[in-house]
Amino acid sequence: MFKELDPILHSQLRLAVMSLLIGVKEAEFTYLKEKTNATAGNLSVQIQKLKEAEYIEVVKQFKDNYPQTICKITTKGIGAFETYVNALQDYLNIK
Amino acid sequence: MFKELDPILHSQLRLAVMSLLIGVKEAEFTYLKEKTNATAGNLSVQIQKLKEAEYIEVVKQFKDNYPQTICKITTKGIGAFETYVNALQDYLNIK
DNA sequence: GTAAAGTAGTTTATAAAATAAACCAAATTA
DNA sequence: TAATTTGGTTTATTTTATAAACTACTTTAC
Repeated sequence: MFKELDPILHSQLRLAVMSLLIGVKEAEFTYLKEKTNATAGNLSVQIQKLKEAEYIEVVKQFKDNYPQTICKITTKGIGAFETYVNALQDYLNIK
Repeated sequence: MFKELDPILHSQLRLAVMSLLIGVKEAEFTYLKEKTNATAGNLSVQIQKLKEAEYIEVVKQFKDNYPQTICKITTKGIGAFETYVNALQDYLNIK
């Protein structure tokens, strides 16, 4: 009846980040921060968790003298997201 | 863009309980435990939280000599569930 | 009738997660 | 050159989720 909900994705901020990345395929830390209204600290932690899970790739570089963190969803991440959305259907009574 | 996800509902077990209660309108503790595969302890705690939030009503009585806990969703609970489901759409990219 | 096992939970303790606050390093602006 | 801003990270605190232990019976088996 109720499938397990991937705990990595069942988090408001991480889910929002994944949702954004699915759309754009690549995004800056600052962009994600703005779109999600998260604090930088929280976002930093959650991005690391998504990276550890290999749901996203993170590249750190410099742009116009400032550090820049770029995030990109992985194939694994896309799959996990789809599985999560699917599992959720059971909970939402979307028949 | 991303609405707040009600933290009371954004929990796997509490969401499952609410999902079940929306369907049947009234259910025993043991039924919920069986359907959700939760441990009794976990379920007990989560039911109390739903009750404190006034998303469900809980009646304790005896049936065939044994204690029986009956849960019933409230109007407030139904509203909260619908709001939650709605908010989630943004995160799931269901266009 | 009493010991063992089962029912239906609750309470307490522990682990994991989310969040906020503090901090760091460098760049910019005044 | 001091203050402020950018773009973060790290650490500490609070909140959640979960598991383990416990309570209060009832039923079954001897």
